[in-house]
Parts: sequence; structure tokens; C-alpha cells
Amino acid sequence: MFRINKLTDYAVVLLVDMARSDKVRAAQQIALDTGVPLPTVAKVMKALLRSGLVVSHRGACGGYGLAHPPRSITVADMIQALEGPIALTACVDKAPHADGEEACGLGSLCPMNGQWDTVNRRVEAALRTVTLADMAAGPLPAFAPEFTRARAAVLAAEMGAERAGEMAS
Amino acid sequence: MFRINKLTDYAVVLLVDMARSDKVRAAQQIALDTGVPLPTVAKVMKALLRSGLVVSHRGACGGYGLAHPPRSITVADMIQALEGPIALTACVDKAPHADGEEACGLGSLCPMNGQWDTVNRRVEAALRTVTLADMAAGPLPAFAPEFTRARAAVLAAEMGAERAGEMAS
DNA sequence: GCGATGTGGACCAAATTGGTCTTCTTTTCA
DNA sequence: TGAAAAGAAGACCAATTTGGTCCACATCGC
Repeated sequence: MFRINKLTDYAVVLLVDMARSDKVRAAQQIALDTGVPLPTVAKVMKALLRSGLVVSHRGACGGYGLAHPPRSITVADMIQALEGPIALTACVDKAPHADGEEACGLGSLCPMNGQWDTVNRRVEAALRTVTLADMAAGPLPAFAPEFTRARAAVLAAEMGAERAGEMAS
Repeated sequence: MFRINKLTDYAVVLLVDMARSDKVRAAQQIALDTGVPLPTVAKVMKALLRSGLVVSHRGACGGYGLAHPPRSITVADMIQALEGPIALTACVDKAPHADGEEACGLGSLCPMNGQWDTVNRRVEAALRTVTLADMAAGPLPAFAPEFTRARAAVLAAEMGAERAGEMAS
């Protein structure tokens, strides 16, 4: 499957929504607009904030906004924000463990010496060719954003009365 | 960290060793030569066999060999053999579940419609630019293959007397 | 100062992964 | 023809990772 994390997937969904809205919104509002559970939105935003992809404003009327124009945020940036450096194998991040041993058990005996570096660089380059603006624009969204938003609200309501009430307050 | 499976990592190590040796060898011998545990070699080979990357010969003097020249086996092939089609998100393989619902919970409401397809195609293209021959050639292996093999044998012996004896028989 | 909002981290249940084992089939060779 | 060598298929369990949630605290605006 060669998957990215679900959390990373959420991050892209949230960032696309932010790129389309282009306003500072509270995490609660973003959760409502996208249908992603609030605690998950909070967790993702924390990671995006640390990586400098979004900016935050605390206090009343606070919220999150994009730190850069969508055109200059790439898929590689989003993935790296959630999952760290792009390293397909343990061989490449040679950060020695506490006991001085290398991450790859075989150490310098590993016959792959540096071959994975090439692969990693090419994958990262590929991921750098698609931007948030591309993701947000889309060739032809099946539904207009308004419909999407309305449908998401319905979904949020169905998630449970107590939570929906709390979120809608 | 955007990793491939450890099993996939092993598969590449084994295939590189097979490309360098270019002989039909028993799984036991490959395990000895690479330092990868025998049961793991067997498991990886099963996947590689199903994908047609290696051929097998049963019975005495049997073993595994490459099904194609290293030049025509790409990193993408190896990853797909172990992990299935390259699909960074659950959105892309729209195979409906048993209950008729799509893999992505949001269904056609998902605002990503088709955007991930582009990313997936570009990543796969990148992975297709590096072949098994490239991985096996290497720019400059730190040690000659003979040293690697001898060292692997020592490692195998250290794994335990009973297993080492059984493997050396 | 109070309420709204973000921040940081702990926490646990569920899913995935990795590694091993067992049993069976196929092939070679004496 | 039968025994040994080797692969095939899958069940199984432990360990790790992931995901989702919650809590206590820090800021900010009114």
C-alpha cells in the first residue's frame, strides 16, 4: 500500500480547506467545515504549527491560518510536517542510537550504501512538484464547496447530539 | 517518517544479493549470504514469487533466481511486490468494501477528488527511474563482497549454535 | 477577571507489522 | 521407488505503531 499516515491525510484535507477559505478560523470551525473530529484537528494543527506551515492566534477570536501562500507549500512540506524527513528506509537517517549503534542493524556492512539516498531524493523531488494550490484548485471538484460544507455539517450532526451541540454553540 | 516496510527493505537487500550473485541458490544459502533470518527470507521470497520478480525451483538443488535481468526490475516493482499498488492515501483505491461503502469514509464528498492520483503517479514514476542494477552496482561499496559474506557468516554463527549448526549442515 | 482559544503532553485501545512455526507439495537422486 | 532436499501456504503471537481522546495549562480579547 505504501501509505502515508491517516493523520497526514487529514493534514492535507485541512490545509486544502484553509487554502480555499483563506481566513483565520478557530479549530472548532475548521472541524465543522471539514467533518474532521475536533481533537484530531487540534493534534494535526500542533504539528503543522511546529513546522511553520500555519500560524496561530490565541485567545478569543483566535484560530489558525496559512503561514505561506498555497502556491509555495508543497506536498513534500505537508508530509514532512507530520512524518519528519522523507526516508524510505531506516538506513538513511544514520543518527546513532544511545548505545552508539547505527539505526540499521547491519551497520556499515549494509550492502545498500547510499543507494537509498538517490531514491529518497527523487521521491522528494516528485512530491515537491505538487503544491497546495494544485490540490485546492482541483481539475473539477464533483461538488461545489457550498454543498460540501453543508453535507459536512450534516455528518457532524449525525456524529452525536451531545458533541454536535457542543460544537455548534 | 514515510517508511517502506521492513519486509520490503529486506526484499531489496535480497534482490541486490541475487543480482550480484546471479545464480540459483537455496533460501538457506541466501539467508547465510545476507545475514537475513531464514524464515524471513522464505516469507519475502513468497511475495516476490507471486509478483513474478523471482523464479523458484523445487526439490533437491532447487532455489531462487531472478526472473528478469536486474536492469529491467525497478524499485517501484520491488515495493509493489511487497506492498501492493502505490497509493499514498486510502482515497485512490476505490475498491468498495463489503458493505458497499467506499474506502475513504467521506466518499464522493472528499474534497481531494483525484488530486492524489497525480501525486501517486509522479512518485511511482520517480521510483521507476532506479533499477535493481543501479542498486546492485552502487557507487562504491565500502567493503568487497567477500568481506561482507564472511562477516555475515560470523553474524549467523553468533545467532545461536543450534541454528548455526542446522544451517551449516 | 472571565471566557474563549490554542499548547503541550499523557494515555489507552486498536490495528498493523514482524517474526516464527507447522504442515504440505514438489523435485531430485541413489 | 523411496528418502531427502527444497519450496508453498498459511496460522499464529508478540511487539510496535497508530489513532483518537482527554487533561492541565498558557494566552489573548473583551
